[in-house]
Amino acid sequence: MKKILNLEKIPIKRNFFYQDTNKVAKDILGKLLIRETSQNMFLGRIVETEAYRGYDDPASHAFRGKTKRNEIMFGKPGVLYVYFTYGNHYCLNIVTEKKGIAAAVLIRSIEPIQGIDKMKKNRGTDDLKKIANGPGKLTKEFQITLNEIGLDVTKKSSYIKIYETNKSEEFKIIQTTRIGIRFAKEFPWRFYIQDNPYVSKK
DNA sequence: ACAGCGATTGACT
DNA sequence: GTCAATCGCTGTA
Repeated sequence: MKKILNLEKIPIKRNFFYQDTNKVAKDILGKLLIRETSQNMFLGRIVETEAYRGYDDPASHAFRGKTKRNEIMFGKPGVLYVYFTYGNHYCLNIVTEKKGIAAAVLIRSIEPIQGIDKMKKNRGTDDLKKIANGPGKLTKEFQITLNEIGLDVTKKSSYIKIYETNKSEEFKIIQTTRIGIRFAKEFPWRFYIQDNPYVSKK
């Protein structure tokens, strides 16, 4: 017996990603991340993010200027920036701010909503709370690798998209410091939904 | 060419 | 709480 899900999905406009990266990181909480192909459908609610800005943020990959890896951060807002780290994990970001300005929002945690059986398989666990409560976990669950770099989440034809929904419950947002960085540890550029059980860390 | 290390995770004490 | 895994990117030469 499966519960019928009837979330309203409202396409997001590119304008949203032109804004300041911290505003995008905050306002994207509660929105829906979806991967939809003929094979699979994964749907989750974004519950934890971090902002990274190349121009004033020593923790950003783009702080020292453009390189082959980070050049997509300088490009069009609303497209995916994915990087590989620690020899093991991929991390998913969405580019923000206008072209020429390097900035992106790291999606750290997702609350699984739909496609959960396959999500569990991808992650090798039945524990719902551990499926996507971390940046490396959610990319494994959503099967996101470097192949997804440059996908435009505002485009209809894209198989990874962001939707707004008016069915989201009310929530409070906590703003705090980012995780796992060496520089700019004191910048309060991490955001998460208060008391949400799918957030990676309090 | 090469040394150092990372926007992490999972296993272990 | 601690720590190893693992490899591509980056800065320096």
